[in-house]
Amino acid sequence: MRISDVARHAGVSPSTVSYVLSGKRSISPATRERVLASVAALGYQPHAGARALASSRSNVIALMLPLRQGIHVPVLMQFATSVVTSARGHEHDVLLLTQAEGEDGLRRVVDSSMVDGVIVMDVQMDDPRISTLRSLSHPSVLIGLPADTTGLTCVDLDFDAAGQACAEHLADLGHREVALIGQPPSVYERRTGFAERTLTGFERAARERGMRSVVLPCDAQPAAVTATTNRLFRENPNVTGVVVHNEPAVTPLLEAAVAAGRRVPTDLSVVGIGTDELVTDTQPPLTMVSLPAEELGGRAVSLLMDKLDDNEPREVTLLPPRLTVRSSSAARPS
Amino acid sequence: MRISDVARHAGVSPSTVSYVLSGKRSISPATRERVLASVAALGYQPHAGARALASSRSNVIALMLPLRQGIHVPVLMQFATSVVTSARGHEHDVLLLTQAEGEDGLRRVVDSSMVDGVIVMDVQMDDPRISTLRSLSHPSVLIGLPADTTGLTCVDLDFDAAGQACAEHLADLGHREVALIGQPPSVYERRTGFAERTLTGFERAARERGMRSVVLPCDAQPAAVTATTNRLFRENPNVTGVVVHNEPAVTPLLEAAVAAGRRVPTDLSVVGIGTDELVTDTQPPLTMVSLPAEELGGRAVSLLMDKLDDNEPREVTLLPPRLTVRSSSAARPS
DNA sequence: TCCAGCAATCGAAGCGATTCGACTCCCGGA
DNA sequence: TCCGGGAGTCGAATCGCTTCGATTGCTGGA
Repeated sequence: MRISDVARHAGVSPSTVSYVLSGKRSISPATRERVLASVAALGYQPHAGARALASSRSNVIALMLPLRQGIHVPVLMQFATSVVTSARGHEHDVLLLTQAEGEDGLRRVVDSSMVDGVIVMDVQMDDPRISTLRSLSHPSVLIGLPADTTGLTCVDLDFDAAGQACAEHLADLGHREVALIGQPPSVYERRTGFAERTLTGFERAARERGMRSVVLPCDAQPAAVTATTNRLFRENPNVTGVVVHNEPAVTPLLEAAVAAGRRVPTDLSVVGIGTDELVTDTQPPLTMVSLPAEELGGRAVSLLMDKLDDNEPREVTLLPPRLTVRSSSAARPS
Repeated sequence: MRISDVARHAGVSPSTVSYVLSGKRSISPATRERVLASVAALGYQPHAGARALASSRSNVIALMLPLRQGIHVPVLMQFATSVVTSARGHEHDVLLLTQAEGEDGLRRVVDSSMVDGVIVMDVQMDDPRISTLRSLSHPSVLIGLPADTTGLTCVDLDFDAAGQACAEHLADLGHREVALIGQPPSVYERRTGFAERTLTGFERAARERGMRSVVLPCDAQPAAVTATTNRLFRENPNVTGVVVHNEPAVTPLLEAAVAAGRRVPTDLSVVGIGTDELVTDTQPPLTMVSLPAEELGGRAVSLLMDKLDDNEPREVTLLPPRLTVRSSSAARPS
């Protein structure tokens, strides 16, 4: 089943079929209809390889997914499916790369013209892949924000502002001592952007609003969360507001608070940062900054498509955080 | 950077370079070395599209991932990464398709020769994609087991035997009334193979061993698990053994049991079915049948590669369940 | 000595699309 | 009437690789 079969069936030349399909030259309505009918009748699908060879466009993009510990998997999947769905909306498919493939993997798929561009996730402040991305012959978009964005295209939630918004919300409610329950220690150690920026924004806002603040990294296992929570209560008994930047920690933390005799929000205010799904799993419903994974994935794809169309978008796109007040935060107990 | 550049650099013809790279004809060691040195020196990567066009092999496989509710996402990711890693071990890349693409998506990527084969997950007993898979011009492998496997290649854990093993373990411990806490109701409603087969094996073994059994589907939210657990204790107070085939339910269930005054394993034995990671999140360590997601993904890829090499493997590969006894199960309280 | 047969290499013909001129009409203005 | 120019279509070149003979040069057995 080739393009020449379609052409014969429609009584035109192969190039005409090609132009009908690509719309790159004007075709008379009558011919267009006839060709499209033949395409449908024969169930013609252009050969992807031949197309890629002739047009030097594969209509595939690569998505490099992190597989490391400390990454909350459901959020990852939200990103991935959003990227795939958006890409399909732009006539592109998605090739899956793992972080383990690293820089060589990026270079391989790009240099072999297997993909038209690359989306990379889980960016560290000083990510080793960045110099590779800069030297690639095809465009790329980062979901996340490294320290130096020169010559890159990045999209992310403004985690600094998110940390700040959470702290200010607690300050507005009159809290004086607040804590950030963060990501697992390893995430900070490898200087992952979103974790570090949340922390920065949180601490800065706390300082500016005259609150004492403490930060506790926290592993994802319920037992670890319980231990961290109890330690917080023990070592910082006057903390009345907690920001949780760690999705799986929210529920165990709320339970540990109750177990420790602290009622939420009466005795303790809890503010989360994460996907909206969190809310449905939580009692009481969580005051939180939502992480718009779906929108971020879509934006990343759009930006990449812009670059494929030779539009050079701005280097950094930061989505402003939206904090939704629900029932887990309240005024400081007097 | 083309193959002819490499050829010139090495002082041979393009076809010789091709044969060096593919190993399909014998090449003298001296020439091979020289060519490989040129490839390395120039950083040559063959053009994927040209290669696919000429060889009618894309060296890409498609993986169709389910995105439905009721699927435990971390397990999904284990499958996905295992498939990607294994595929790379066979010189293949992985194109990501979502369930939403459905049969049209499968046909599109296959008919356009974008992929050499397909791996499909989350198979239902009577899956609409199956007839499409049978009619495809390229091979496919299912992770999961539909009702009719004629002409297909399937690999899965033997969930029937797993359900049976769990029931028998409880029977061996002297339990008389047992329960299965299962997947969300929607999973059974759409007749997903692994859920249904576990249930069948569990009930059959319970019957054969003279135990009374009850089955409760269960949603994944902690609150729903707690409610289900409490209902179980209320309506079936004599149940002393529980099989949990629902990963996120395990921890809330254990907590609910404690809250209801039942000590595990003294008063209540709990047996799980799921990935080994469960164990690390659990107190006490869980007696369980492990779901070898990694091995299943690897097997699926191997089977697909066999089919690409024109070896027709057996239709059904079921991995035997391995039940590991830990501290969550014990003899029935007397 | 001759030739069969193998190892090593080359040249050229595809693979199935895209795309760039070139060509043919046909229309409207001079 | 003639000509310029746009719309619509076609033919042929091209993309970069694989692969199928064909060729060459040896080696070893008859």
